[in-house]
Amino acid sequence: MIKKNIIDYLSKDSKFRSLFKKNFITRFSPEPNGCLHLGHVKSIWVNCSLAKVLNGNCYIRFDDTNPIKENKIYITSVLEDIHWLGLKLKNINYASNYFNKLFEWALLLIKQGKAYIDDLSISEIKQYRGDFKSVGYNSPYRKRNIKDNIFFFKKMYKGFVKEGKKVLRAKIDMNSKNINLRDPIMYRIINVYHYRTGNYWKIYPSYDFTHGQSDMLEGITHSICTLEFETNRYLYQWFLKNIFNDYFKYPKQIEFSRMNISFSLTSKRKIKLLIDKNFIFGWDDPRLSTISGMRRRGYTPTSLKNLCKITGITRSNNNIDIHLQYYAIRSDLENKVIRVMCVINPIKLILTNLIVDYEEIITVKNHPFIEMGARSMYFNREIWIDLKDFNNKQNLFRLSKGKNVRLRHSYIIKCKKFVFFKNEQIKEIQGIVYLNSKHKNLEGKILKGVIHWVSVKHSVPVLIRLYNTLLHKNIVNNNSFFFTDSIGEPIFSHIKPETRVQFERIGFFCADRYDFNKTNFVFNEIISLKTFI
RNA sequence: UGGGGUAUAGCCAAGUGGUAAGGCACCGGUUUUUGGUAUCGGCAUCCCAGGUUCAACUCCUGGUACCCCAGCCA
Repeated sequence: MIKKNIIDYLSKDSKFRSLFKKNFITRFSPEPNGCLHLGHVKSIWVNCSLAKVLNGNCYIRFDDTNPIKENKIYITSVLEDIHWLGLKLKNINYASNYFNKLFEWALLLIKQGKAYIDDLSISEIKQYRGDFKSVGYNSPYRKRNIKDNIFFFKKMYKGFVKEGKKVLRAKIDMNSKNINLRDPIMYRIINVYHYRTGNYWKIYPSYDFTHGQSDMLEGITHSICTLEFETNRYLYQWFLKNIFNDYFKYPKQIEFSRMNISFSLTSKRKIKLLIDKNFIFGWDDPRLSTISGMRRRGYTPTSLKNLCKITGITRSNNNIDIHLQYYAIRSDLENKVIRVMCVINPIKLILTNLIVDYEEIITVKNHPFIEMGARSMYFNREIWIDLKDFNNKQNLFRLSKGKNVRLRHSYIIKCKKFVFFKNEQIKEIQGIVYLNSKHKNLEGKILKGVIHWVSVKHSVPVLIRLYNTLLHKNIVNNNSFFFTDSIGEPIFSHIKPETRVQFERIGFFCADRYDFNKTNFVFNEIISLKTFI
């Protein structure tokens, strides 16, 4: 159990175990029945980093004991996600590799009189189990003799018994206060194709009967899992004790609380529902907290791992403020990506004191103080600026009639007039440029406003996808996705999909993994700047 | 309701008898050609009530709130 600092706690335990020559070994054991999400990242991270700190190893084992739900496609997807995360998992194991051993151990328990074949139906078993208020009572088949138990178990194994007709149960204690110990199911009959073992098995072991023994087999020393398995721990230990003799080799189950992030969705069932209703586009929808979704959105592996680190490992229920997630990605991207300009709501600004074909090339650094090279920006008579930067209310930071503002990396301009369409929508802005203000201030003029811009002549169309949280006040947010045609600098033809950039004064964006190409500049908003236009 | 857990600021989270770390968020100052970044400062007496002690977030007693367990899921 985690009492205080888990590293201290495990260090001591690890030291204790090292007396018996055991390394510290953990494992990540996903069930191959869906995509990995942020919660899994936490689990992988906890297992890996603990192993790293304590000079051990972390393995991966697919918990594939339920062929009805599991599928090969998830193996590939899980492995790809972990690879992308960049966390090293040693050995790839499968619980299904141990089906033979498990079967033998089940037989062993039967022979010792510690397991029996039960003919009760699902509803009868449920009824016999009792509930929180009442104890359970013994199945009439509980005292079936060992010989018959072996006979029927083998019959089940050979596929001679129909699904649901018989089941193998551990003979523990129907009066136990821990309901998990009221003769739990060890094997059930499932006669369907398994993606690894094919049609060989007609019976499959339960999670409880599989997990501990698999850990033991692999030499796992610490089986770290989430809090919902707390009461299963006693069962985990029971199987170990009744199958193996060497106490000092028993793996130890330790629980910690799962990571919950506000306004995020990780439930497989709910995600599926949203996909079916066409509310989101798939498992890698950038609004999702699945690894593939976050990757597509533009989150970095570092930011995800850092999020795990700064949220800690405890046993208390948590609901982490999504700002921590935002902080993790912003701080990672801050000094790692280039900064360019993109105008999201373009409005034309005409600088009337320039000649029609005025053109000047301005060299601009790609990052203010990290060496990331430089690029050329073209300065012409007609430029695009953002409509949001035009503000009639004499805002200190924005452009309004008669006011000066600086064009980022270039000159100070003044707004002279604006032209409206008939419907009162603004059509264009006219202004003048102070050609003596490049890289310096005009005398006596203190400027607060700096706005971004792109030359009309030298620009490219860009598709911007903007996101809000998927949930809003715990219900699905109808305004979680927008897309807008925008205008950016010409350098986008040189970047690859999944490249991350900062659009100055707006936020961090990522060239879409699938939709971005040399002729179609599609960007996903990763995260806005802390205050943005 | 039985059993198993958890309670420290708006959100995470250190802390194991010597007088409440840190991060996020928020608020304010400085720097700044991004309302960004950086930087400086502000921001809790520890679920409640008793008790033990020179001294309690830490120990004891009694409460309260929330989470997990009654799948042939994991």
